[in-house]
Formats: sequence, structure tokens, C-alpha cells
Amino acid sequence: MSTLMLDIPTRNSFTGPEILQALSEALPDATVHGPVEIVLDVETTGLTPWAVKKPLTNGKDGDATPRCRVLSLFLPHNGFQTAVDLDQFSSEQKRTLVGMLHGHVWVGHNLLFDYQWLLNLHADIRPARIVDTMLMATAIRPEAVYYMQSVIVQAETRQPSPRKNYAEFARHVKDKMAHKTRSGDKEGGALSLDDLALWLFDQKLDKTFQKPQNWMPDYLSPAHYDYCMGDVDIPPKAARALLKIDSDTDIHGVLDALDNHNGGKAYRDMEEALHVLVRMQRKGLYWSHSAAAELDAALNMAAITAMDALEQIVPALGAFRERLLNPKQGMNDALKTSIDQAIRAETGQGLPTTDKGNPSLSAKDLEEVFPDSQVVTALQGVLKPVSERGKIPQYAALVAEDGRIHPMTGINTVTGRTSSQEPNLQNIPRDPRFRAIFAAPEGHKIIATDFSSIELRIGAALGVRSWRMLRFLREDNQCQSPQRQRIAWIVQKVPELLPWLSDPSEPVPARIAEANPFPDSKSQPDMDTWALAIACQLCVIVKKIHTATEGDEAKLPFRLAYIKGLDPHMITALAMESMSGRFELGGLTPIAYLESLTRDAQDALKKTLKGPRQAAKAVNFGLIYGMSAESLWKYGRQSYGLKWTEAEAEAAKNAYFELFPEMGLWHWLLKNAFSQKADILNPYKAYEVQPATAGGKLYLGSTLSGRLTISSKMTSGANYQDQGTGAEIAFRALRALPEDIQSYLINFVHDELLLEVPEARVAEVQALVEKTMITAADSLLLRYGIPTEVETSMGDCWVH
DNA sequence: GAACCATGCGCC
DNA sequence: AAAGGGCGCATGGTTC
Repeated sequence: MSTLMLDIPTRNSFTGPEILQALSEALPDATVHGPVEIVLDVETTGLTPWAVKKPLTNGKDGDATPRCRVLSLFLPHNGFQTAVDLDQFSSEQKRTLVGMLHGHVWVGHNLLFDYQWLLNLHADIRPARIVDTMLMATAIRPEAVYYMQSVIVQAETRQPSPRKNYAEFARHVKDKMAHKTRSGDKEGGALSLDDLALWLFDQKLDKTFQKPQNWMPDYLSPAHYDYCMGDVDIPPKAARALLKIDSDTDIHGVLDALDNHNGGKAYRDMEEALHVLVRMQRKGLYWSHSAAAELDAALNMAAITAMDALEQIVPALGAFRERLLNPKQGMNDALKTSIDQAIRAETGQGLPTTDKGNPSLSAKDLEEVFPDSQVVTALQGVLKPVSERGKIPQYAALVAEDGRIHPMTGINTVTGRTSSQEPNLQNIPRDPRFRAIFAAPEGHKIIATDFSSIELRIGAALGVRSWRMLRFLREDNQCQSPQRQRIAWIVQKVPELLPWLSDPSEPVPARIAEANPFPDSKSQPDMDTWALAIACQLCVIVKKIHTATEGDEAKLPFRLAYIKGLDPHMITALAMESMSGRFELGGLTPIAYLESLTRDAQDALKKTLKGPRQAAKAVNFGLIYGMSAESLWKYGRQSYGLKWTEAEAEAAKNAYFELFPEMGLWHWLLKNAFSQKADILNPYKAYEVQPATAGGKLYLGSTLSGRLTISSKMTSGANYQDQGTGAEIAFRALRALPEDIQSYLINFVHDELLLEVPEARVAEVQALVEKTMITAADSLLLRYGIPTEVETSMGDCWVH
């Protein structure tokens, strides 16, 4: 950059308050003339307006005060565009500027980010609609990342890609699939604008001034300006491309296409939820310094006591006393070596290893391998309180001047769920002393209402839906549905399958019944054997369902359990216990048995079968997404403290699918009817291509609102449908709350709403929140006969 | 010093 | 060969 450019005014420069007049002419008042399309983007000095992160001392000068430095605007309807340096504006001028955006249609990528900053300059604005290309990619084009993978496979196995930016493109996609995280921005999750530009337009975005420090200096150069204006046309172009509509479609056409898309309902829920989430962030969550200090002292005391005990057992670790007690310090190699030696001396056995072959010191691994080790127990006694204690200052550092914490909660995951940043308030330890730090100010209470085991209920609904889908496949006489075409080869090789499916009360045809449902793939079975095996799996499942329901959908067991208001964990526990011969059901099914008991007797049984019920929880939560028996065994040990054998875990898995055969049907359909061959990256080795010819496969599905889901792993494929539906239900609840109740929201944890409510309104608000949440869930689950329950806890602090 | 990787752990 | 999912964020260690 030459100094000449500094002296000569150019068109490539930021505008100041003088732009207000021209802008008011270019941008009609929405309330008078109706909304127009505004493409917007902000450049800021931090993640949120409440950012208190220390600026990096990299020699760059400038003011690190968290602020919105630049607002870039582009009006496609008349071509007006500019980038505004907000440092030249007074607060009042900023307010005027931002106020002009009110009531229009905002277009951009990840607009929640921009929205929070604009709201900070003018708290009363609200766009008429939000066309967010990040949400659109999630809601209507989930196949995008797999389409990108097919480009890579094509280029690496058949012919080089003609794409100019192929190398950049391939690296992006591979990193994303490897879930690599770079400090700062994440590679996983929803698609970035970079991803979209590379995919849709083979265009590499300029990242020169991406970082917050670039927006701190007094002087912003023409290069800064070019950076701002360079990509301003990408979101509007991408919005049309994602919808596969003409690039010159006007904004009304865009909204129409979006609303009529099969992911349109989910998109609307997300869009409306953004308004609520961004205002929730503004309100923030109150932080009690006294409760924090109390917990800090208690944990410190516990840590010191535990350290004394540890030193008694392993004197050598005394050398690390300071490090072990310091939350700011983790384990270094020297400490790891000493711990290894101590455990080796005690047990004669070395440490377990991590995936990469390094010695593992994770609590779970150590408890798994050395269940009786005193050294391990004493060590964890120190590590746990110290690590918990270390979290306190991390949150405290983010308390803003108003005494509250303002994390950004955005919808930016592949499943359509939210995530929370700076700080993440969705992973606060459940220790009541920790939750107590998040308190209600004088005269208020905190209401926490959550859906009871909503993922399981959605699973039950997905089971019912699968049963209906099977009927549809069976009766698709023209054989035209894509699902039917995908299993046509089975139907052709096993012609007796379809006739039997239409009357499962008959015995399964002998050839199918006698087939091996799980042939050893090492023996390289031929296609006929595979077809017979898969048909056999289906017949076994359908037979179980028919036995349980006698053709009556309302008797599908998972659904029946919820209709009767029974505890699904107890049912699974009873099934497991009875299958192992430890419990006698007197010839009844677990559901019928439990139902035959009075409520009191059910509660008593819950106490008697406390252990099995714990195990059943692991089974219920683990198996809906296709966990293997071996993993279930480990999961049960590690997460529920189960002392069971691998064989028992396998038996539990069998009992589960015996009990809820519709869940097996869901998985069968996903594997066989809703999967298709595809050129992808190996989901277990992201840097390796896996063409369709080498087993590459995609698993398709949809959430209960009709939003398409896709994954290259069957397990994720199941999860996306369930977790994605959960997110949609929660968003519906958020958007349906009356505005005054929305303004009480202080946190959102996937299936839990937290509200800070004036004491006088507590009962009224609780009833309303509960009713709204149930209505939201009913809107997606009642079609499948699944009722919903919510639970509220309330107190002077976050109680849950 | 920044970026990257590996590891570990909190929550739903 | 491996096979519940989804997140954010800390420290330690290495490399550029």
C-alpha cells in the first residue's frame, strides 16, 4: 500500500455519519413501504459485545474495547453498497443507522452473530425475516458436505477436478470430517461461509482481516474496505443457490421457496428461535460471587485433604503437591511418569493407552483398569475438586459489568441443535453447589423446566413412524418409492418376503426362517446369501412386532409404555431381569406386569430393582443410536458404574430389541431402505477416500418436521433424526412463549429452559412455560401417539 | 508468540 | 479396522 493512497480520497474507503442521508434515501422505511432485502455483515473486535478476553499482544496497536467496528451493507434491489466505520459515529448516530435496518429482510451467514451486535447498538430493532445461509445449509441442504466429498473422491480416484481452488476445497472438507478444531474457529458443526463459497462458486474467501485485532486500530486501510465489500454478494447468491432457484429471484421468491421447502418448517422454527436466543443473551445470567467464593473454599479444602491422603499413600507425589493443587496447571510429562510408577508399584500393571498409543491418565480409563487401586482413588480425590475449582475463575472472568454472564447461544451444529460459547453455559457441572452460583437476584426465582427424557420419546415416535413406513413400502405396488427401489434386490431374490409381510401371523417361510441372519463377512457370502440374511433380519423383527401388537399400532411397545405412563427404564430393567431368569413376570410382558402393579408397588419395585434400573438407563440411552454390545458394556461400567460382564451387556442388548422391536425396525430401515451407495470419505478415517464401489454409503432420514438428515455413519444417521427433532421441539417452545415470558429466559440447555421470574409471577409463568413446552412437543409427537411430560424445579438459584 | 495437535472432561 | 450422537474449552507439548 503506497502512502499516496492515504492522501488521495478514493471510492474504496469506509463511510462515516455522512452516509446516513444517502442510506435513508436508498433504504425505504420498512414500516411504510414494506421490507427489502438487506445483505449485512459486521466486523468486530471480539466474539460478543460482552467479550472481556484479553487482546493478543502481537504488536498491533489499537483500542481493544469490544465493539462493532464495521457494518457492511448491500441492497441488491438497487445496488447500493457501503461499509461503515462505526468508530466515526456517535452512539446516537449508530442508533439511527441501525434503526434503519428494522423491519427489513436480513440476509447473511450466521446472522445471530451480527444480530447480537446490532441489538447492542439499538435494542428495539427486529428484522421482518432472517435469511441465514448457515441455517439454510443445515435445514435444507444437509447433503452439502457429502456432495463435497463426492467431488474429492471423483478427483482422487478418476480425474483431477477442474476446480481452481480444489486443493483448498479438499483440505476444508477433510478437516471438517476429521472434526479438527483450530484455535478460534471450529471446523466441525454447520457449514461456514468459506465452505459454501468453495462448494457453490469455487471461490476462495479473503481471510486477511478475519481476526478481531484487525478491527482495533485507529486507521482502517482501503484494503480493509476491500475485504469488507469483497464477499458481500456471496450470501444472497448462496441463498438462491441453496434453494436451487434462479439467481435473480427477488427476496419474496426466496422466502416463498424457503417456506415451501421440506426443511422450511424447521427453518422457521430456527429463525424464530434466533430472535429469542439473541435477546436471552442480552439479558444474561446472574452470577453470585458469594456462592462462588463458598464453593471455591469448599473445593480447596477438599483438595488439600485429598492431597494429604495421597501423599500418605505415595510420598513421591509430594514433589508435585503445588502442581496438583493448582487448577491452572495440568499434568506434565514428569507428573505422568511419577503417577505411572506409583500405579505400577502398587498393581504391577502399566497404564492403559490412548488411541494414539500414549499412556492414558483419564479418570474413566484408570477406574476401568484399576478398580481397586488406592493410588487411583486417592489421585482422583485430588484431581476432581481441583479441576472443578479451576472452572470458577473461568466463568468469573466473563462476568460483565452488570454482574451477569452473556454467552452466545447459537444454532450452529450439524444436527440443528444450539451450542453455547464464551462461556459455554451448557456444560455447567451438575453439582448443586456449582449450580447455586447461578442465582436469582433479589425478588426473583429461577424456574428450570425440562422435557423428561425427550430423546427417548422421540425415539419411540421414530419407531412408530418406521412401522408406518414399512406398511407403505409393502403396499407400494408400483415399486416407485426410492426406499422400495433400494430393497428391490432383496425382494427379487427372496420373492416369498412380500407375501409374508402382508400377513405376519403366518409362520415365516422356511427358507427365510432357516437362513443365517448374520453371515460371517469373512467367508464372503454371495448376494443370495446376503439377501436372505437381510430378509431374515426383517422377518424376525416383524414377527416380534406382530406378536406384541397383533396388528394394532397403538400396541407398539415403546409407544404403549408412554401411553400408559410407565417408566421405560423400569420396563427395560424388567425385561433384562426376566430374560436372565432373575425375575419372574408370571407369564406377562414387562409392560403388562408393571401396569398390573399399583403406583405404590411400582415405586417400591423401583427401589428393589435400583441396580437393574441403572443398567437399563445405559441400555435405553445407548442402544437407540446403534451402540455395539461391547461399547454398551464399557458405557455401562463407566457412566453408570455397572459391574457387569460383556456377555450380560450383550444379553441386555438382545432383551432391549426383544422388548422394543420397532426400534430394531427403525435401524433395519435405516441400514437397508434409507441408505444408498455414495462416493464419500471414510467416516472412520477422514483423510481416506471411500468410493461407492468400496462400500461408501450414506444414511438418509428426516426429523419429525420433515427436515432431511444425512450421515455417512448409521449411528449418526439415527442420532440426527432424534436429536434434530429434539432441537425443533425446543425451538417451537421458545418461539411460542409470549414475549414477556421470553424476556425472562436466561439459559437454554437443549431440553431445558431457564427463566428468571419475578416472585409474584412464578406460579403463573411456570404453568405457562410447561403448557407451551408440551404443546410444542405434541405438535410433532402426538401424530405418533407419544405424550410428553415436563418437569420444573424452582428456587433462588439454578436447581436441577 | 501463534498455530497446531493430543488429551481430558463438563453437559444434554 | 472400527463402529452411540452432539457440543466448548482447558492445559501441555511441539513446530513454525
